[in-house]
Amino acid sequence: MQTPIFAALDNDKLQELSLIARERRSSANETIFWEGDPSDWFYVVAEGKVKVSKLTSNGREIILAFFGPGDILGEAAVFENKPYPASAQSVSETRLVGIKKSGLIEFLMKHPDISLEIISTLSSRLREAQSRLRDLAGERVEQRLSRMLLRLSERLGDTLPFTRQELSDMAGTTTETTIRILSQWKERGIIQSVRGEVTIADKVKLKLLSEGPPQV
Amino acid sequence: MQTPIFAALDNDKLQELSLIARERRSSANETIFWEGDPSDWFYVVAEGKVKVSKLTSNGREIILAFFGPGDILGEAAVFENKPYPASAQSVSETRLVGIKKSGLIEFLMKHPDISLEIISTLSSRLREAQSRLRDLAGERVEQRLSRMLLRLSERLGDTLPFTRQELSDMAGTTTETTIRILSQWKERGIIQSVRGEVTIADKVKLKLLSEGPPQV
DNA sequence: CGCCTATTTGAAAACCGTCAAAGTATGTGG
DNA sequence: CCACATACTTTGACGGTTTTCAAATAGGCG
Repeated sequence: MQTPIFAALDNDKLQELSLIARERRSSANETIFWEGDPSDWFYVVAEGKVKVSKLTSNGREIILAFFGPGDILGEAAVFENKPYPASAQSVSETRLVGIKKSGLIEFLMKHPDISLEIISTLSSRLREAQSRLRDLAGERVEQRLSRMLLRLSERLGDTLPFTRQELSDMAGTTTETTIRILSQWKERGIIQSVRGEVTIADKVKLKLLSEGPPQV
Repeated sequence: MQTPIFAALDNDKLQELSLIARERRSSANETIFWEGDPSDWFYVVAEGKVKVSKLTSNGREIILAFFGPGDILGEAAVFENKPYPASAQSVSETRLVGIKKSGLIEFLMKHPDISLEIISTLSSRLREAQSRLRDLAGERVEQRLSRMLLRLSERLGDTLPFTRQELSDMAGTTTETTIRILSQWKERGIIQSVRGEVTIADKVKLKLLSEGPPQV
């Protein structure tokens, strides 16, 4: 989801932004904010990788998204005067640009093109969330996993840097189930994998799987 | 989700909008657009009730949302140059205001306050979608159903005009399972129900259920 | 009254989560 | 450089929740 929201900014605008922005750094596995925290800041990822997640009632983690450079973070909270709806943690060494809520709104009133960029990003995320909703509500684990991998590969290429644990948390299943399915796929030559990494070897077969059980 | 996006409009703006807008009417159970249709129009619901849904690979319907007067429709498509990501059907007699994609963007460039309204609406929907994702990925059917009912009651009051079928499609389960759980709740005095309608009778107990299994 | 849709109940089976235990990379400190 | 700790991966067995299939009942509308 490389969405360089502020790519369109010329130097004047950057200058203007710098007045209301502040840099924040965080090392690997540090929490940027918790679900429920008051939400004064809106962030743009400058460098690194951030995981956004929620917890279930019995303590399992559900990963909503991974964000990288150019992605925005904390928008839902800032535009609604509500606490952050999810937690964010840096996965690797990360550099963020933080913008105060109030300043951001003023800035956007003056720069409608940036607003449109944000609308576009939010639309895209909403679309993705809805697609995942459909999957979680109606598909089997095997299909959910295959769709997940395919969706991830659109953005990240065929080699996906995630552990089974993370894949499970994204697909809404358990590590054991994920391992069982991936093992099967490895035998069938659909994927390859090393520790902490899965590589899609046969995208065609994976697509077939994602479309449902062998109807017939 | 009564979000009167265009409530802030004064007469001048309304006049301006009327140049790029067109009214569209549709009677009950008519399709407004299908998932995958090219998306030239953005809609605001003026009157009636609209159901937005997606189909699973084995033909089950997943209801993403019901929209009423003031709600916007088709935004994800219009701001992204992609086909509609879900289908929309009128549930009752409905009146819509349709706005052409191109015209809308121009309009928003001139009225940044409306853009902010839209951002706020999208944020709120994204928040809801993510919360549902969490539920679907990590909670039992009983908890999903109770959360669903509670969420719906925030917007619609304690009497919810939905069939078991629709509730199932929203909670991502089957009609039979929903019936079994609701029957249980009825016995326990948590809800009442008549054909096509469920009334929450004991919100406190329902909230307890939504928070997970009786820990301990 | 008759038809269509919504609701209900039962029984069997499938899918997947849970628990337990062991094997295997990776990195750290001695 | 080795030993150890840690995190990731793997496998097996069991059980529970939920789906599936089948059939019956009940409510509402023409």
